[in-house]
Amino acid sequence: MESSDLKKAGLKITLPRMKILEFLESSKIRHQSAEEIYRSLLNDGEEIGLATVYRVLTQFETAGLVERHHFESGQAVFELSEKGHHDHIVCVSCGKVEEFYDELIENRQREVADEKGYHVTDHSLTLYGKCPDCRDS
Amino acid sequence: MESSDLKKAGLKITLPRMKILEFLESSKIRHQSAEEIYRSLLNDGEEIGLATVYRVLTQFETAGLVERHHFESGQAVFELSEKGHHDHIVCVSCGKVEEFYDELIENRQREVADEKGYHVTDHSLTLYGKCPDCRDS
DNA sequence: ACGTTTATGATACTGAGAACCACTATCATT
DNA sequence: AATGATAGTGGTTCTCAGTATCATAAACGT
Repeated sequence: MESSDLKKAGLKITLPRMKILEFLESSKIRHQSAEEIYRSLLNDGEEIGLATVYRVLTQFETAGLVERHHFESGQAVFELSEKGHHDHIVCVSCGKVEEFYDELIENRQREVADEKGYHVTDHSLTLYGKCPDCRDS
Repeated sequence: MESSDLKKAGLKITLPRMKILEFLESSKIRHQSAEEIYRSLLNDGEEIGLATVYRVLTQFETAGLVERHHFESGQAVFELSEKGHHDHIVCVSCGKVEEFYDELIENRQREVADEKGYHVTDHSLTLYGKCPDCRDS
């Protein structure tokens, strides 16, 4: 399952790449930083270098296996791009990340860019707010 | 003009703060990094420290005089918040930044968040693409 | 003008991420 | 299955944006 994903992406099958992919696929947390992924793998008893984690995640991103997001935390977080495109809503209290997709917003973005003569290659939309659980705090 | 802005923001009137505000108000480039602002002030013959530029920009941001944006370049850029809210479209080739405001998108964002039970405090929407001048390159 | 308080700026520090490089693993070929 | 060319690994160093420290200097109420 995993190894075929790697081959499709034109990447050689190596232990670190397998481990990282497996970890991302099995983790309940969808959005994690390179450091967090690294720590988790170490805790799982894997021998892996931080540099490798950064390198592999960048390769995965280039291959389209993974998406990198820059929320306001400063450090990038990565998520498996198994789902289609979506945007994010981040809780400013607890840091929870939810995903959403809105056809109307997507289309309007393209229109706005077209009006200005731009050819959009990418966009990032992130909403920040308090999630239901954090509304009182 | 400028000093009253500072007083309103609850900030003491100091030379560095004046210089930075004046620079931002007179610069034709609306979106600049702390380092760029620092360099420009040095070139203008001002004596100012990089630490002060960072410090003052953060104070300005807190006071609402300035907005900080994290585009994909890695370093933050600052802009005077004289205009109302708006989003950005960034050229991936030349780095040019344009602004836009779309009522439809704004409203829809609020609706999407409401549906999920979030109270939105902020959002960031940035489109990336090629501007008309860079379409061929 | 004076003295307290706050700001400045040179420098050291931090933390995320990339670069380097000697060593190791992968895999096509034999 | 052994080989060797190629690509990957991981420890470490480096870079770069931004922050903390602290001795000095400027701001402003009295």
